[in-house]
Amino acid sequence: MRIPMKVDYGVRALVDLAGQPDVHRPVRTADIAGRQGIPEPYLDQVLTTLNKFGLITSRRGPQGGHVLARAAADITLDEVVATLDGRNPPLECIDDATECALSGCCAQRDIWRDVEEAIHAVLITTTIADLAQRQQARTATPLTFVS
Amino acid sequence: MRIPMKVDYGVRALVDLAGQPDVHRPVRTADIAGRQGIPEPYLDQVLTTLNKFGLITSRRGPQGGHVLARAAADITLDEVVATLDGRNPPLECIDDATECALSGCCAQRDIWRDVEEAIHAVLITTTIADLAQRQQARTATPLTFVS
DNA sequence: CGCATTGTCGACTGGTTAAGTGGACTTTAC
DNA sequence: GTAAAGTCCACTTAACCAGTCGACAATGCG
Repeated sequence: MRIPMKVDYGVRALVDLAGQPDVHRPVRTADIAGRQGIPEPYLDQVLTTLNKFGLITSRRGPQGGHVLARAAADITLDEVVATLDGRNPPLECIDDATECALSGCCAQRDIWRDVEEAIHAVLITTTIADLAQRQQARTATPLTFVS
Repeated sequence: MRIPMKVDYGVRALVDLAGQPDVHRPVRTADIAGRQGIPEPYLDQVLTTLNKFGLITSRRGPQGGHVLARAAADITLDEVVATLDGRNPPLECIDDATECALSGCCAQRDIWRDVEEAIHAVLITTTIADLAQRQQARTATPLTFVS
């Protein structure tokens, strides 16, 4: 029932990329890590897998870095989770009905599946662009209303 | 994004108790473990915490065992999850806003909270009695339609 | 009272996740 | 062509989870 750090970091990084003024200029790992407060070597690994699965494209060498491979509006959170969390069902028996068969096709399998679908529903309707937009709206008007 | 085994085992055990013909007769750990296909020593720990938090009452000695402490219809899945999963939020920053404050109150916190609430909504509307009822309805008509 | 039965508690093991470290490889700039 | 800037990749460490085992405590029965 816990969201892996990988996923949180990956989403944060993608939102960071989407929020860049020039979307085509590569952003370095260290910059993202600094802005988002993520341990850099770990973010390194996360970005590598995001690159491997085609969510971002990375270039090495000077002026290298990472850019979004697609439009931010085309990247759903669900896809990010599936990429980084390795498409695990919340419980083995949900996809693999062999275990449950013994105890008479248990009733709670339905419930866990409901939970899974509820999560899915939230994640599939949210894109990186949505988050980036919210983020900007929030940082644009910081404390103006308070004082 | 995974449901801990503890939780699944705990729910299974509670449903098992709710499905007993005489609800007041204690059921031994070994019996539940055998019926539900749960490693007995581990189920032991789970039942101990369920007892400690008042979801079941346990009696030792001969003719000892476990019984539901309340009516099955009063025990929501949400409560079971909270008890066994130690009331962890899916991500630290959701309850603890100190971390996120630096990166400008990140937008994805809302999303993770939405996910949490979606899960909550499913779990709070389901009781052990619901599951036990489904279970009985399912085992009552086992393979009659097949042959 | 003594003993068998059964729950309770703590230490221990193996696997997975979150990180940190160091080095290889690639591209750009000079 | 060489050096520096950057990603990529393999190995190690610490913490946590799932599961096991053995000692202890309470209860009931003869």
